[in-house]
Amino acid sequence: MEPARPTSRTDDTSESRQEIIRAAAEVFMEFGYAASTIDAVADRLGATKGRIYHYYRSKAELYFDVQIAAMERLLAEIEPLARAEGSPAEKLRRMGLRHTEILLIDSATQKVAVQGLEKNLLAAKAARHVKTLRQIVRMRDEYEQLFAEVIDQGIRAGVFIDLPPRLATKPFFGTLNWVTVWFSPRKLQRPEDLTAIATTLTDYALRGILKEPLP
Amino acid sequence: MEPARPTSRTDDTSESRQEIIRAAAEVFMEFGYAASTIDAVADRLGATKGRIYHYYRSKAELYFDVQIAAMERLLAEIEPLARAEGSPAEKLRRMGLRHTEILLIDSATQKVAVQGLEKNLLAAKAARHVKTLRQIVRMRDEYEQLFAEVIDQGIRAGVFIDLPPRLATKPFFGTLNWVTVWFSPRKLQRPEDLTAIATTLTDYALRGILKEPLP
DNA sequence: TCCGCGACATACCTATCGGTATGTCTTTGC
DNA sequence: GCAAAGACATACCGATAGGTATGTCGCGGA
Repeated sequence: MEPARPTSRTDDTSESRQEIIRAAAEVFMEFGYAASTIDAVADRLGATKGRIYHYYRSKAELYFDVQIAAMERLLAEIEPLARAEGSPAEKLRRMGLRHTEILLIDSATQKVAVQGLEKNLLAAKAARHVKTLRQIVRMRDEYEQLFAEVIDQGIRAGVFIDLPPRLATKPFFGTLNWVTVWFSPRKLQRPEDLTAIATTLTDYALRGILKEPLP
Repeated sequence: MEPARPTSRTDDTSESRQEIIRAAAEVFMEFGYAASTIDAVADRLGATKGRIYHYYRSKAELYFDVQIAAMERLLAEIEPLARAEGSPAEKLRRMGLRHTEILLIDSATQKVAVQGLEKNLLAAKAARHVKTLRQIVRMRDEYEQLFAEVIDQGIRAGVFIDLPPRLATKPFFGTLNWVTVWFSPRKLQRPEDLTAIATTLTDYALRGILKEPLP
């Protein structure tokens, strides 16, 4: 009768929704938000519009759900690492490494989230989605904060370069996130290959932020 | 009668075209390719479609011209620096610094070019624009090559980290290019502020690529 | 067994937007 | 000074795609 669970999605993993999110992520990644059609997402599912509009009320809502799914995974995986024991440099390394691995493994969903495509477009015409938009921004901010805090610890300890933490996160994330731009998932990349790329990038980012090089 | 100068644009600076390119860059940057309308570009010019279609035969052609304009500026400014005298580290620093400054100064046009938005979209439906697309890819490649060569010199000299040059350019550009994602041109940024940001990012990228830190 | 609802498919409506055809005014060459 | 072309504006067409209204089928409960 009505779309199930309008905006709530906490622990709602109705399986069918997950499939839709995954298909939508691939299409959004390939064409961008505006150029992606609901029909294209449905095609990829071997279904029709009806299935999607049964769960989502609009294209924008679907797009937001992809973003939220991506951020939830990042937060769930990185937060424990941020709260773990270890020196700032060690912690930051583990966080950056895992962060990059997730970008590579989950590349469709993450590419959409990381590059924040069409943010402005949506901000323009979606006065109705302000609330969801705020939620996403808050999640992004919270995520960046995890890194900013560890970086702050490193700066205080005198082992990181002297910059405002929030500014220091920019080139750090830039080194890592740029992978979503140049990396294209080839025919069966082995997990080791992905880890190798992630390691190279993380080491690079760490050298940029450390005062003295790694031993 | 017919659109002036279909695809040639060498030294064609008909002033009106330049205005169109600038307006188009702003709109494309704000909304992405697919979500941008020709009418929106015309509005920003205080004109109508007619003016744009007098110079361009399609939206895609206009989009490509923005990309080409951006790459031409980068190539024109960076190539002399790449051919100049100096140690690899010094040269790479000057190149990265100027590169980032251009991204910040010319942010609308460069953001469109750097993020390569909708590349896949165009590749999909634009079998007719293959030639122009190849030209843009070639320019990008040529540009990356300028950096790859200097990096290669540094690697051979033993002062840069040991990586394939083409791979080493990735995190280097990532650090710098990511600025197009997080930087938003506020109300009158002073040139010094932009240079300060560019310097911070370039230093970061250089620490990542150097074996030993700067003296 | 039958009712009802969830989970879709089908058919359809409609606004938007790329592109075109044509008109108008201005400039330039002779 | 006048014809032709350049530089646009105006009016219009047609396809695409977001959204809706409605139908169908299967399953679980009373």
